[in-house]
Amino acid sequence: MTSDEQPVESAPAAPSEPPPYRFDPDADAATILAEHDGLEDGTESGVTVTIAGRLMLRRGQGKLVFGVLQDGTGRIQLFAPAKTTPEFEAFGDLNLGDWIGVSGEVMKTRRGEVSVRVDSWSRLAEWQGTFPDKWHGLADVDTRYRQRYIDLWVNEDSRQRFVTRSKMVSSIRRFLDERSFLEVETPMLHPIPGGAHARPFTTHHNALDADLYLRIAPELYLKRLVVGGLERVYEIGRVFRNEGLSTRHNPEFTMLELYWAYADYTDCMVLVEELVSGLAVELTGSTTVAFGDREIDLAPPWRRATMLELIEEQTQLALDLAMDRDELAAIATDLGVEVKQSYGSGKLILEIYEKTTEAELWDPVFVIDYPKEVSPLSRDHRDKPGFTERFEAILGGRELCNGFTELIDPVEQLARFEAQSAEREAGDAEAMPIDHDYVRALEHGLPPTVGLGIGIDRLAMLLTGTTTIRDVVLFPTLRPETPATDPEPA
RNA sequence: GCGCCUCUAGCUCAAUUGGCAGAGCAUCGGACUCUUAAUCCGCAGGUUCUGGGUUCAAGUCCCAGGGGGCGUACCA
Repeated sequence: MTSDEQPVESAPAAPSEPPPYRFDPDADAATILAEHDGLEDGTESGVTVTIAGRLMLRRGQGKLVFGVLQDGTGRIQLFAPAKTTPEFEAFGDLNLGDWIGVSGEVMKTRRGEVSVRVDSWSRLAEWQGTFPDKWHGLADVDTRYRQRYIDLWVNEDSRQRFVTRSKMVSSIRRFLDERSFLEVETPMLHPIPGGAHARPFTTHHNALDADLYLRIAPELYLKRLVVGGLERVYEIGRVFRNEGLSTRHNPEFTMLELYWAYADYTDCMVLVEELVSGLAVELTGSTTVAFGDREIDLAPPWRRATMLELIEEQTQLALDLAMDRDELAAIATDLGVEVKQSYGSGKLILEIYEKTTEAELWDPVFVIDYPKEVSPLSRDHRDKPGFTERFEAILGGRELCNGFTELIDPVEQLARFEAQSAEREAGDAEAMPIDHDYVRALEHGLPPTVGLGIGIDRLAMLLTGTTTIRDVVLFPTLRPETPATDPEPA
């Protein structure tokens, strides 16, 4: 790296004092620009401000230096004449990227740009090495992800995406809090991984001498809390799945799960519509969001359609659970699905749906009524045998959320777990193991409840028009730069 | 895991058919009191990802490895 080649003595000599221990900005770039827009060209405002940020550009002009300072709100020009700027030489020697604090009078240059005259200044931190191209910025994606702190300064749209994501999360909390949902925290270390169909990361607790798993979903703990009388709960937190990476998958990602007693999946779909369209209006000003090279209209109500209806629309194939299993398997094979012996009719229908239909669904649609075979935690459909009251919202061909009226019968739940366990024995590493403790909780009574899981990262992608998850995760999972060395346990 | 693409100065990118490795910005030195990606003059900056091979000659072609991207598989 360049830091090796930059001996300390080459750094600007002054200001000679070490950086201050604290600094008190009383203004920011955006506010100053807004408040002094009406100032006449070439005049001073009489207002003195103190600001801090990084020096992003510098234009030397002999006995006058212009700088551009960027803070969290934007950029503002610094005006530094040799006559009045303390340690003028040193100011001109600052590295691009250095953090500086500046106090001075707000003024407007003769050319009409609101600026802060540098009446006093100090360097708060140094940027060692050279700064990325001031015009082209930083394009190398590896560097952008590994050294996100550079990306955030140099690529304004990147910074803006993360600000939007953060606002989105706090807005979700407000939305749920207003509806009397209680935010809780449940374990991330699970003795039995459950609540989703995924491979877990495994770890070990030394004192307990027990293997534990990083959670793949908080679902089963949150429903235990509903059993405990917390009638509306939610958790926003990281979950971990030991699976491949892609533009839509990061091994650790953020999930919102909520559980709502006395409500069913029709209630929950309304909640999702309100939440997502409301966020769009709040964060983008419109219910229409750009995604890829197309737009998605998020205005409710969203279409509801059963999985079978959607398959038929897409393929003209009228499928049904009652069909002969081998016939379904033949259709699936024709469509290019890799059919396994263990697949029943329900699993085959899901596979056919995912192969042919899901990616084609652009406008928001709630896909409802999933086969029981692939929904081990969902309650049987009240009218349609073999199906469950489950929905997923699909937007832009991607799954945004998954929810269902919860299975509350402990006997049935145990039977579903046992079926999962059989699949596990048959080689499906993602099938759920039996969680007897969860069954025990159900034996104490889970009231009629609906549950929902929303991928926060994917929601952020949707609302920022981003097509890769790595652009909405601050530090996406990457291959380690140096071979990992096992830390010695103490 | 598989397939395709890619890797050149700190950053962004060139380099014709295999024929002397270049530019802009940044850095460094100099000029300049109203610039806006300031401008002008100058200096310096390279294991062309790594290792092998073909060739009179390799950034360019071939093989192996590494990093990255995309697609695919996996991810109900």
